[in-house]
Amino acid sequence: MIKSLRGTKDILSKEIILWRFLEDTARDLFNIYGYKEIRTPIIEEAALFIKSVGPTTDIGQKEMFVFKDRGGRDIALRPEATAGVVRAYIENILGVSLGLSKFFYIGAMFRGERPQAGRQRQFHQLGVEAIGSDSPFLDAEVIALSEEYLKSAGIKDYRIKINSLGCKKDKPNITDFYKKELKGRIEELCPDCKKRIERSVLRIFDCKNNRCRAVVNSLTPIIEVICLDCQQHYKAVKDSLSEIGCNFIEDSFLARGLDYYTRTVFEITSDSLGAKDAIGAGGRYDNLVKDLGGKKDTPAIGFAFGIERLLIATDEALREKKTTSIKSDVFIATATRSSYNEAFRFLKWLREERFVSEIDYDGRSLKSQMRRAEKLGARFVVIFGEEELKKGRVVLRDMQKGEQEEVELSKAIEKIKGFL
RNA sequence: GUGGGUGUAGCUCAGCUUGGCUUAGAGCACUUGGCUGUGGCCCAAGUUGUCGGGGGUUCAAAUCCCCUCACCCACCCCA
Repeated sequence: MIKSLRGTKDILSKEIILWRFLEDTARDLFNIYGYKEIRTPIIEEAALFIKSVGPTTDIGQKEMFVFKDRGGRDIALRPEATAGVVRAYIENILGVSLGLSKFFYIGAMFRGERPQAGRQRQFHQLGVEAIGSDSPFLDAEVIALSEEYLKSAGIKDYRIKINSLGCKKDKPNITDFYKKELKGRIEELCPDCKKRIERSVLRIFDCKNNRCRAVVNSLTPIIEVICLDCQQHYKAVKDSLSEIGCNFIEDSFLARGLDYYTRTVFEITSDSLGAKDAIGAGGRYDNLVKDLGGKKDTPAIGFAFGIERLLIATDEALREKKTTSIKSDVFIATATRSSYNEAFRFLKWLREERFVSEIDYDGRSLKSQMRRAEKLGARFVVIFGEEELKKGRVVLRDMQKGEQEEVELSKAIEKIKGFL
């Protein structure tokens, strides 16, 4: 038997209701904030992601699904959305027609990781990208929007952590600074972190090892290492966030994993996911547009939420409410095979009147048809019986009240309308 | 990629330690009937399994051994 690939999942109709709720909530809210939906291809040239995400990151190195097309080009399934959106922005010269361009997207991403709770190979993200301004107010808007979304989506117990990673010039200084600091205390670090000093110092900041954490907490905060401009920018972001009442926490050692991030970065965690897992994250990427071939400096910022992770974090009550399937209005039961033609014609009328209606196709006993009607949650059952049909009538049963009456077939729909 | 756990009916699981009392079970679900044309409760009967897959040990394996696959959890990494 062929089964779904490792790390992929069927999303069944029961869960779809909750999915659509999260998606619709995003569409509505993002529209209000002026973000327009964009849909970019799932496949792109692999080089796009290697350039954007960084050739030394795990994503760039081993987690991407890459294959060769017939022309021998390296094609990748997108591991994240920002690179594609930026590519589309450049390629369609959207900066010229729109100026500051605000996009949102919802879609599937792919990473060849080993699956576990809240982590799949095909997973889904929804997020926004605002391209074309370095204003700290835009940072504040984007962060506030992410909080607003969490509220609208009924996510509780979230934490928004923010920090600044400095600009392009600051980045080498930061790594040099911490490399030097940590080399001096290398013996206090766990074996993994010892290796990380050369490979990716900043990763040490989110090591879970207690001793490593103690070392990290005693280090100079990143914001004290970055340039004055960036410090002021960061302060302006915080001031603006406080002004609009956004609940954020400063995390001096928050460092994101993707290479393109500059200046403001943030991460949203939820207690319902356990200690580490983030449900969403984002930040500035002031150099990415140019690095991907844009003509001029185009600062930008965005965020993304993992839909599967949002799902885990959704409130229990909400989840129950949103996973009950849509109920039928009317179920048609036939007492005899001979009444099927009449019944089908009636079913079609019902549906033309936009009633959610069903019928039994397999000639089961009336009892089992009634059971099915019950299971579908039908408010009414219209029973086509031989005797009644001779008089041009049917039995209309109100399942809620447990009462029924004989009515003329032609009047049955009017009757039902009166109740629904 | 590394470590741990689990795989028995559609679902949740018992049985596995101490191989044969299981011709593989229970509950739920499903179908049918009790109500010869009527749901939700109740009662009864019935259907459903390559005991994840392959190999081995044995007179005999769901039960023991080896390999493999899948899922889950943690690490790694990330949304």
